Amino acid sequence: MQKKLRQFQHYMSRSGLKATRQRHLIAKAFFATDTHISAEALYRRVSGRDRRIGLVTVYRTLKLLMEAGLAHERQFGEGRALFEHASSDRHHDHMICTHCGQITEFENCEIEALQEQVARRLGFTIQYHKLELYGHCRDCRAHAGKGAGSVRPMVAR
Amino acid sequence: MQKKLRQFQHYMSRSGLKATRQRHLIAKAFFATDTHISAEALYRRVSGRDRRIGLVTVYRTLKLLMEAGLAHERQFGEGRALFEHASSDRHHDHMICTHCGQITEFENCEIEALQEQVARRLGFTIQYHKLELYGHCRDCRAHAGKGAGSVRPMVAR
DNA sequence: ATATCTGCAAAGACTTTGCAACCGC
DNA sequence: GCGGTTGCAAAGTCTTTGCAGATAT
Repeated sequence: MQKKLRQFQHYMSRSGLKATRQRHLIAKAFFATDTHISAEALYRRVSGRDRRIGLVTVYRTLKLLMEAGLAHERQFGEGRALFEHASSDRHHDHMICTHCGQITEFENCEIEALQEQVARRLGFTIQYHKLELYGHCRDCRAHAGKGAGSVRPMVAR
Repeated sequence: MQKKLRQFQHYMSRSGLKATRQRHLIAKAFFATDTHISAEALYRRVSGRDRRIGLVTVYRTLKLLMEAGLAHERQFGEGRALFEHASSDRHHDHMICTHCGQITEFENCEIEALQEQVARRLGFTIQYHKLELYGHCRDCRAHAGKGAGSVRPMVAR
């Protein structure tokens, strides 16, 4: 995380951008996250530390982090974007629990190979892909099935 | 398509809904589509036939079509929803051309099997999934590569 | 006849932009 | 001090909702 912060600082100085208090706090809060977070949720976190920071600046800093290659934006089809670290350069896909909202990352070479195969067969060249599995995670499996659907997500988003 | 229209009419009468001129026109225009269409684009089409129809009614009718099980909503991460026929009950995935916007459907059992395998390994139960391959379709492949990115999509969305 | 529909305008959710004050460098 | 930044408010995009007048059954 210190490393990421330093990378961000390098990116800023390299690009003639200023290392402001806000940017530092937002980036720090973002790197302290270990899951996917929305702009709003990140704003709430930094807001706890410094009430003077605006949501707009969070959006702008997240965009900066993306330009620096340190963050990625994900759309899980819920209307708002979630941001994740661009930690490993490895591509990965997601499993999203429809009950608690937990997001797990995974990767599978065989699936990727099959995707290439399908694409080739249809004359298509893949630039990137998106694979999302929605369902119940291990923890929610027990409680689900009976009366699921009426239960609310337990995570703050 | 006539069959789908009839199904929609059955759904409406069964549910005590009224078969209005607008609903008929919108459903007809929707079933006449053979690809994915946005509410806005569908609105433009019916607007051509009857200027008195409002965009709001298109949204409402699309929602009705979904309730009737005749349409599905898709989010390809571009901010707006695209709607497709719920033609075959078969699940399928999508290949989206980032150049011309063309969307091709495909299905692959091996990939689905591998998804199940990955999920099982992580204690996850899949309810549904989403697999999207983005890249260049056969037609755009030739023009892409050199100077791509500056080219605009050729399809109306 | 009357309960449902429509279309307009307005609201809502999320994100971006305009602008005057502000602050790193 | 200058030019990039911030935060507010306002605008923008896509979609939904409130409401009075219109319409299918």
